[in-house]
Amino acid sequence: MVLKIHNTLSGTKETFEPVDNNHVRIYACGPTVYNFAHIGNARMAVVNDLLVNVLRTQFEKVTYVSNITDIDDKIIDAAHELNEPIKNLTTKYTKIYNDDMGYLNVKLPDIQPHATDHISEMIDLIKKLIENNYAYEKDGHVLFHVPSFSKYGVLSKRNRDEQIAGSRVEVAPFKKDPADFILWKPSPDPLPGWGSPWGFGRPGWHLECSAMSEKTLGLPFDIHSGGMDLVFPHHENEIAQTCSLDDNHEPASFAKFWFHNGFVNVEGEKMSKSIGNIKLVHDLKNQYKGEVLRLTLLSAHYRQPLNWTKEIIDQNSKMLDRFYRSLKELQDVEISSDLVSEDIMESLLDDLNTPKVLAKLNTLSNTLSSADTDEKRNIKNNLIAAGKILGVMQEDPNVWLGYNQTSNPEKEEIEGLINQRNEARRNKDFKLADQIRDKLKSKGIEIEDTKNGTIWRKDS
RNA sequence: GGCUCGGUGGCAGAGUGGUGAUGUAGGGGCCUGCAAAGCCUUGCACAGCGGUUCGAUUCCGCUCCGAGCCUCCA
Repeated sequence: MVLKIHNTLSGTKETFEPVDNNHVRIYACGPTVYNFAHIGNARMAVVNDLLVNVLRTQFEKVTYVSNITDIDDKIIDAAHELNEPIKNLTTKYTKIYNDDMGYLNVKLPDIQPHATDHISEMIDLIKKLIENNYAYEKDGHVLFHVPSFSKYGVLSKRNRDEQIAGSRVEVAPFKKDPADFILWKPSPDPLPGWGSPWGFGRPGWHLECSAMSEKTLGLPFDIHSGGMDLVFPHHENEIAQTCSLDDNHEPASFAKFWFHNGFVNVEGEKMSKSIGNIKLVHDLKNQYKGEVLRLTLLSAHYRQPLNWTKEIIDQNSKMLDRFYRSLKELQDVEISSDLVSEDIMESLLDDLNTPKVLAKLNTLSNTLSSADTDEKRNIKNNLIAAGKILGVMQEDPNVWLGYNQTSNPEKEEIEGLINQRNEARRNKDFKLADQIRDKLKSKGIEIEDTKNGTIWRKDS
């Protein structure tokens, strides 16, 4: 079976073939750490985590790099506002980011480089670009001269001439061309910076990813990913920088596949500060389990927009409960394989078609009620194995569903009430029995009368 | 204005040149004292108009509508 992924560079789904079959290398543009991560940041992290999981089913060695941007004007502004040292702020939010993503079962990348640890690499890169006449210095700024790069716009499929007509952005006076972008800019006191041949200053945003991806993975590597909005200008500029270093203007000489995930909207609107509808993972953690959030993020194809609403979260929460109920039903069945069926793998390998995978898992678990032992084993194999790749169904079903709460402080009271109810039922005092059940329900306790007696679960 | 991507059943969301997506909500039923959970069953969706075709939701064109990007942005 082959992995096919959509390549933004070609605009089509392509068969994935690594540069080096023995070592797949992937770089994802990570967060700027000046605030809590929102659900859009999380989608990028979850989708890339999934991609890496899928790659690992096909290739022996995969190295996943995702950076932390810890120097940026937004960070400087936030630190200034909070009157806090930059380093404190970035350390704090880096930790929060990793914790929040961990809550969503996102594994840490193999390498998580920080921009501020790579300033000298960036300076070297700039020197080389100036040497090769792709960049120039003006008033303490160093700029990349976009017209010098013949392939500018191939990724975003933009023609510069068409864009400029509609552009209303005022052009900085030190730019030779309106499209030229900053590689280095001066940091007048008290702004943070580093010494450089062009004076005390700091790097432009696009530069760090060129420096860190080359250093950690080598060129060319296999997949460069990020949110859809990074296509232009961030990735376009990265391509210009990196591909100018050796005068090879082909974007594929940097990364062969360009992988971008779609946006998350909230109640049909784009998340924005002015609307005040930014959904932070930090807050969602208080309301929902990580797997519910993760499954919701995977419920639409990664390139489609995802409309974040209470309804879809509830819907996916129910789906996950159902999967866990199937697993509970299958708890005495031994799995016989830790691989998913070819059918399900095929959908995963088809550009990470998670909605189709979920549909197939549903169809499969719907056969449970009439399944024989072999079929049951097959269902469990697939739920467990697919869950591992998707990053869900990692918990004990009884724990997930709230059964067997042996350490619940109200355990004795709950079981006392259940005994009273069963006594009332034996006496055919159904009015009292129902009152007791309502009382339990108000405590969040759901009871189920089974042929083996009454069981209860804490409804979360 | 330019570029890109979309419009599928109440909602969410895949997919396909001719049969069932799937989930959720709703209807009917089984089970249950009643519930819960589960099971069975039901629903005839592919924006509009043309074209290609024996046949189009699927391909092509146009129209309408929506989203994103056009140097802050996951």
